[in-house]
Amino acid sequence: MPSQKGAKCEEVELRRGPWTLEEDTMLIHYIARHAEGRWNLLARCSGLKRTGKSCRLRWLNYLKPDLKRGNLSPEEQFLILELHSKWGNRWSRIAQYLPGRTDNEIKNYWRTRVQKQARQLNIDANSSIFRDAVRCYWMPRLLEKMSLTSDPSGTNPNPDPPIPSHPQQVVYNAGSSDHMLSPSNPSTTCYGQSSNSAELALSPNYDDPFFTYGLDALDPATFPTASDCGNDWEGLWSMDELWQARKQHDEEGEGGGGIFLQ
DNA sequence: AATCCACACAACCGCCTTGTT
DNA sequence: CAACAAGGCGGTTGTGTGGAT
Repeated sequence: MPSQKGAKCEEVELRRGPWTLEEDTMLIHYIARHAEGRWNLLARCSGLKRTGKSCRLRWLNYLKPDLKRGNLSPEEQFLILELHSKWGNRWSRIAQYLPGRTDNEIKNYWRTRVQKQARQLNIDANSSIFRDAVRCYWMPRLLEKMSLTSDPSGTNPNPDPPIPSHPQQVVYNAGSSDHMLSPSNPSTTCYGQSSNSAELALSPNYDDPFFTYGLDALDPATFPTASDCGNDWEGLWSMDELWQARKQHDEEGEGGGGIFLQ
């Protein structure tokens, strides 16, 4: 049994598994005194029988004070879908655009919600078909939901979660007829109107630092409303619709147009 | 009431990158 | 320049929980 005395330089039996309240407290207090970073040193000196990696993960994913808890807002979900379509599984990079959310949280969201949909459709989540389905159905639904949750009438049963304010902020003009997002400041994500909506209808302009979508060309009115959906994922995406859409896509062939734009 | 199952999320693992000596 | 350590990242696994049967 190694003694606690001089544990700095000794091998200690490392703990694994869920963190206890006591461990959390120790970690919080140590970081309050010494700041975060130098995780291996922290692990040795704090008295925690954890690896530096484990301490870092616990702090970043759970204990850090500015973390948001609770469900992702439609705005956040929209951003995740958008950024993932651009960057793929670059979770930490995506997380930079969702203040208070961790890469782990976003990764879990993607795996449990988004990949599940792909699995159920028998589609590869990274396939173009699935990406198009996300753009054609899922994202408009989120936009719709975003407009509902910002309903000024106050009839919305789910009050708005805080909108990300840094480094980017999504602003949705709920009252506008063209269903576009507009910038309110230089760091705002802009889903603006395209001069060539046919071309940009479903294609992000990746040259734009805030990658503009021509969402005006996507008329949410043509999609069933959220309330029309069954008990599918958050009422945003009906499996029947997607099967129908996929069938249509298959029948018309890869270059045949239809709802899945190439 | 018991069991099963799916889901959400916390935590771990291994690899890669970066910084330091 | 090489070797090493630390940190970061993405993939994967383990576990608690709630709903369905």
